[in-house]
Amino acid sequence: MMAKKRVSIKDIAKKLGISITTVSFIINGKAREQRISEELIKKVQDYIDEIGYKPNHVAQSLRLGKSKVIVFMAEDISNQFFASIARLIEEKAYQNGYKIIYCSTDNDHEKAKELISTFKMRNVDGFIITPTPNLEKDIKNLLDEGFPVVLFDRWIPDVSCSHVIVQNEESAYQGTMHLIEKGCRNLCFVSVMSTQSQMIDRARGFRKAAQDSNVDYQECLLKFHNLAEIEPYEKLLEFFEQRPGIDGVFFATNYLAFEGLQAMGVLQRQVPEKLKVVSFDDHYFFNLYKPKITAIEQPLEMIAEKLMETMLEHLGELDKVYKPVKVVLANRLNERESTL
Amino acid sequence: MMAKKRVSIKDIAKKLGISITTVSFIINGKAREQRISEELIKKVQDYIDEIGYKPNHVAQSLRLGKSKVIVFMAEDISNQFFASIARLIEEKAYQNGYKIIYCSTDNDHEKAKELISTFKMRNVDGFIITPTPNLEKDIKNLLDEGFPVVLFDRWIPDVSCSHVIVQNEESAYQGTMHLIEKGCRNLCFVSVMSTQSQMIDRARGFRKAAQDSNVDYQECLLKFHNLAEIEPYEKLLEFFEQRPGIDGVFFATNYLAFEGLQAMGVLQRQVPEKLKVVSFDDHYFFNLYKPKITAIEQPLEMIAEKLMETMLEHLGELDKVYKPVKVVLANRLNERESTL
DNA sequence: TTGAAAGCGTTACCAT
DNA sequence: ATGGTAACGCTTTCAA
Repeated sequence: MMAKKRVSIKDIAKKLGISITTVSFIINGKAREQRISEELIKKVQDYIDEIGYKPNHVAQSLRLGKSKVIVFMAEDISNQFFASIARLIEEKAYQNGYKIIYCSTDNDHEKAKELISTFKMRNVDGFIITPTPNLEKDIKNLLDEGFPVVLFDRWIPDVSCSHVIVQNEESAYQGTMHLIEKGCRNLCFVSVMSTQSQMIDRARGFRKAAQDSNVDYQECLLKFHNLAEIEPYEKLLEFFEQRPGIDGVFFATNYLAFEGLQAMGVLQRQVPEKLKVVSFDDHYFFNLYKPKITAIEQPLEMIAEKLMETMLEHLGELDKVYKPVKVVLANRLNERESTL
Repeated sequence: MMAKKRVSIKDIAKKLGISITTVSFIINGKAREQRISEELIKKVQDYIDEIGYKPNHVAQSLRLGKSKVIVFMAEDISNQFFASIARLIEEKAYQNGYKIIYCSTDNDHEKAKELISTFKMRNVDGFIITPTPNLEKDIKNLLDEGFPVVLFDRWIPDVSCSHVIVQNEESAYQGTMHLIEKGCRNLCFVSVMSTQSQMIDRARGFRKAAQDSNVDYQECLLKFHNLAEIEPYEKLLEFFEQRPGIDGVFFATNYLAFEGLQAMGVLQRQVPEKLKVVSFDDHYFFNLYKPKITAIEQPLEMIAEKLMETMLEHLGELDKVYKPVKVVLANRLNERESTL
């Protein structure tokens, strides 16, 4: 009924009448190296299989100072983008013997700071982080202490840290150009007020395209989403109601697009006839929506792959000072009905 | 530059010229109990604050046999439902000093089995699991070994294990009745082939409602979603094309509804005029879709709350044999345009 | 009121 | 070829 005490390496040694050391060597594949006799190896291995012995990772972690755990600090793990990345990362982590602990920062510096300090005392081996504002110093500290850190989604200009991001400016430029090519002459960029690098880059790409093409444009910046806040939907409704001339909208993120599209519906602004739409961050539902929404798709699998590849590389170079790896991936513009 | 060695309790003791024990007592709030002098307490605490000492959780875990880690085994962490639960659980776990490791089983028994065994050797304190088929024995083992286990989304009839689920049968019954009340006389239930309790219960509720009302019905069961598989969309297209008489569809899950709705669009079956639709598992996009889709909403916050409440309760009773807690929560039918 | 020391399960150095 | 043992950082019993 009650937990049968787990067998330890000591029990095995006692049972087989040999020393702990020998068992340890055999378990860790150092038997040959130590010239332990084949028959003893076999005997120990058979016994281990028989009783189903599994080494205690906590003890290993204490001894080795490594835990085989990576922490994944997303802005919000329930967000589809982060959840998808989490899933893909999980796969690769497990394949390499690593587990993943997750947490959500809510883009809150204090919370992120606290989480980092919590995980340090758990001997986590590495950090994958979507940095919040003002996290520069904490990231720098982690790096100085020798922790592998890989940032993603956004990065921090002032700190030389590995990161995996996408071509935000380039793709925003391309998406905006697409609107212009389709005939839009009065553009609007909808985004959140934010100092996050990816948002700034997207805005820059938009502006550049509009300016390069000599097209009128304006920007609608919403407060960062916060449950206490008024719905973006309300704001967008008001904004567009007062600006009937707008004929092309670039949404900086899919969440805003969904809210905005609802507003367009209510305002009877037919898409794409009266107003064309492009959104950053493609989504399953952009394909279902009527009309289907043109969107910029981030290469999720590639992001996850590069994240883990970089992390594993750094993990392999523990105690050495590793060179930061900076990956910038291309996106894809999926043209659909909203820009016909 | 390189990792300044982390201070341990030993360093503190040495620095202050007292024993490790004393420091430990003070850190763990047992100073009063041990009648340690106020001034010494203050001295130690001040020093700890000054150097920012944080105890090593791995060492604590090894010593105490508890890790303050809960593992969250979902079917697929990138699925919106599981991701949302993950987020809510995270919140409560962290509030109580627990961290969460996640993993996805893909509903694969072998994978789940392996994951369980992996986590046992990490001293995880508890398991929150969406059980895969054939996992009865493994759950039972966990229970026998004294691990707190809470199942959710579905449960296992043969094992007396705590679980948090929703009223699947009742809500499916209610949703089906809703279709019938709105005039449907030729119903169809779309689901996946599955032995999962929640799917079976939903089917049962559907059937019962149809039979109680003496209404024709049929069922369309798709192979369990698998990337190698043909798209549910194709199957549904074919299925409904051959059955023009169907005037009411109950989708067992939102994923199927989205695929089915696309098929309806192509087949020109106007919703709700020609065919009414209800889906299990409400979704943000059911509100955005045109027409808005009537759906049964699971109480996510409540599920998460009950999950953690139950888990924490069990964690408090470690080493005692705890009574399984069985929670069944009510859902809400959100009536929308698809059943007008 | 404080300290010494055992012990949690491992690994790895040093003997033999 | 194999074994003894210190060490990882902490908690807690027992002794002083």
